[in-house]
Amino acid sequence: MNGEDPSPVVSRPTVSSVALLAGVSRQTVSNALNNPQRLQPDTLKKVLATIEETGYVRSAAARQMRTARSGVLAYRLDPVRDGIGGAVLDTFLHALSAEAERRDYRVMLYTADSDDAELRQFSRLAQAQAVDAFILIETHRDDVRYEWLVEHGIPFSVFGRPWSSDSSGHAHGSSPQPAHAWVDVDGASGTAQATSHLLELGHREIAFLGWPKGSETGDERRRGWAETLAQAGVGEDRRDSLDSGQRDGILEGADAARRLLAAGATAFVCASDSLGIGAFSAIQAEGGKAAVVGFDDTPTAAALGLSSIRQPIEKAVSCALGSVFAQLDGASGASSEPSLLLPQLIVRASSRPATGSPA
Amino acid sequence: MNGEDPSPVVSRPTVSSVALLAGVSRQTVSNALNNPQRLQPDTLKKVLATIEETGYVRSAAARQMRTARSGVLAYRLDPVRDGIGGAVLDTFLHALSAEAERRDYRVMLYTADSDDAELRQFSRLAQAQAVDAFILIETHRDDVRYEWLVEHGIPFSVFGRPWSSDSSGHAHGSSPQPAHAWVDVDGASGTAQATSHLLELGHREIAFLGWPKGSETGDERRRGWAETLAQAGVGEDRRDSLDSGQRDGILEGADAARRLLAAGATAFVCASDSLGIGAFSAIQAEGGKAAVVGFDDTPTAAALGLSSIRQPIEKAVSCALGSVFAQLDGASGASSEPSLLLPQLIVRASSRPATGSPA
DNA sequence: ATCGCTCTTTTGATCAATCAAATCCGCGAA
DNA sequence: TTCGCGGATTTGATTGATCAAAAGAGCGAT
Repeated sequence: MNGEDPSPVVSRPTVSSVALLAGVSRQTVSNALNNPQRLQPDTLKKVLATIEETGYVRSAAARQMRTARSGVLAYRLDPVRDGIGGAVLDTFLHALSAEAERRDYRVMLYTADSDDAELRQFSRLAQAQAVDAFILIETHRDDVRYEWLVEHGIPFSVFGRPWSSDSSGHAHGSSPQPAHAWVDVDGASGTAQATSHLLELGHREIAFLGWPKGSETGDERRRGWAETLAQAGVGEDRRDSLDSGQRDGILEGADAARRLLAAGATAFVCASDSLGIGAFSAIQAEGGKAAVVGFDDTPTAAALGLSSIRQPIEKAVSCALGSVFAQLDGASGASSEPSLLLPQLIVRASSRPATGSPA
Repeated sequence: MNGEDPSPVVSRPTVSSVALLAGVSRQTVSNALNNPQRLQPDTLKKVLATIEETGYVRSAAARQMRTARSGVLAYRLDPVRDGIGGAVLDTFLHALSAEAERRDYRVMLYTADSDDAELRQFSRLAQAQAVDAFILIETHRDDVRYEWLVEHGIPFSVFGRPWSSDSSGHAHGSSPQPAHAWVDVDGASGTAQATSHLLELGHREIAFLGWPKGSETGDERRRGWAETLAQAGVGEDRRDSLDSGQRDGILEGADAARRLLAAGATAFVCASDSLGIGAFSAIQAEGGKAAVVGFDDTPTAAALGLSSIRQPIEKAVSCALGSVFAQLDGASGASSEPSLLLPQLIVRASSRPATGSPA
């Protein structure tokens, strides 16, 4: 175990040192990695063998310097939020990192506590060519970030709709503001699926545990429920009495569920798994058999047997990256097709007849 | 708004272009940023002004190439775990990112689903000089990662104890295996603080809601509770009947709490906030006034008024980075003092006499 | 036998910064 | 007046990989 020779400061292998060993020129080594089809099979094999043997890995810096590509995407990491609610973003980040790796890219984090600070980060990171593109989330009204990035010609993609303050508003004289690239999940479709599912199970008194009105995401989820119920002939008055908007949280969900159960609700569509878990446990505690569907399909929901609506995070990530890479590869403009993905209802015990199923 | 001239492919400013503008040499520009004290105040001011004006930012790649430093730390991002439990790691990651930025460093993510895959990542990232050091978490018995990194001379620091399989075991003939750098939080101290606090409030029947035996972290937290109770004169039999070990989770915590309340418990020390929140809500539901202390001080606990034990994450991050930077700055060996940090009990409504406080 | 064509491989130059060593400059001492 | 000295500034060289263009090799057609 000690014969090789410990470590006489063996300098890292380089294209040149590998080339020397393989008896070819440096460019041939470079080609073996970047344009293998240019080499004769024999040569390629020989070079690759030498690379393997020396454990050579291209220097990120040198490569980056010549190609003006860092192979890095930037993502803003926000401070921790309420436990379960943040799980979706955790999932997103993990999927982003994994998918980026698959494409030989990496994700680098940055933080910022204000839009202004974030713009400064944009400029630092992009100017230093430390990152090639940004992945944005947590969109809000009048987001200044898109405009800045577009103006500076920095590729980016957004998870979340632009929620633009004005889609037809004061034309600025400038170009018709081409929509930037974004991906989002159609929350209304999710709650609509859940509501239909509960209707099919025979429920009529389907309540909605949502968040206080005013949040885009929350209101959209409420809309899916409301519209579906309306189509099923449930009037607005009835709906209003089945509509609860409280802070997100397990205990909040349990409280609201108890209240609505007393008011006659037999099923619940929820804006989050936190609320869903709360409702589910309240129902179980009372020995009732009302049905519940949560939102986001967190691991906890899966573990408890709570039906939930799964956002296609992997697909969202893949869309976002697709758009970013299209921008990087020069196909400017045409590539950025916004896409609204459909979530999927995962049915579990919490919304299945407890006793034998009706075939 | 349109007079300047749109963008005639203004190439990014470089040291040379800035130097030209400022009427100095490129090295002087470089010095202005890296060794300002070498320049005459006037020159410095002039150069900095030009830098400001041109918006010049050093190219990360070129810098990295010459200095053999990337200014990047690597951190493994794991798949999402159960909601609230993961909050500590979220906090850790955010703190890590923020603290790294403060020191002009960045955090880059990678993924790996096995130790083997992780070693491959180590070698890729380090060989390419894409990262300068690794920050490890989630230690486990017989972790092969430390050894690999030490052997390859790659700086790293660990959040979590080495939990070495043998601290006195078979000496390998090689050097006395100098402990690597690590930081961790003393979980036993946390539960001990909680238990003492509850004893002071007059409780005697203090139960422990922990995880199944076998996890290092969990067992350690149990130990703090058990030892403190033992010192207070609570016998082993009594303790055993107050010791509950179930899966982590809010509902699990509620169930266990109900069971132990029935058995006479008047207070709860918990291994996590999930368990704590569950217990707290079960107590409230029954109108009781048993006291509860959670663990990890998650935002949810704070919102609910649950007393909890806060891990000094910021300090842990700062220790870990301190160690890593010491390694990077050549001070090899002496720098890596392992440190065991003390958590802090945060007292909230859940463990305070409901009625008027005594003094 | 030579030219021209394609396919493979090699050489020269470059990316943007920093290190190392060489100049420059002013000033007091010989 | 000249030399020496120390601090400020500049020049030369280098880092590792890649692009662009040149050189070499093989082969059929003139």
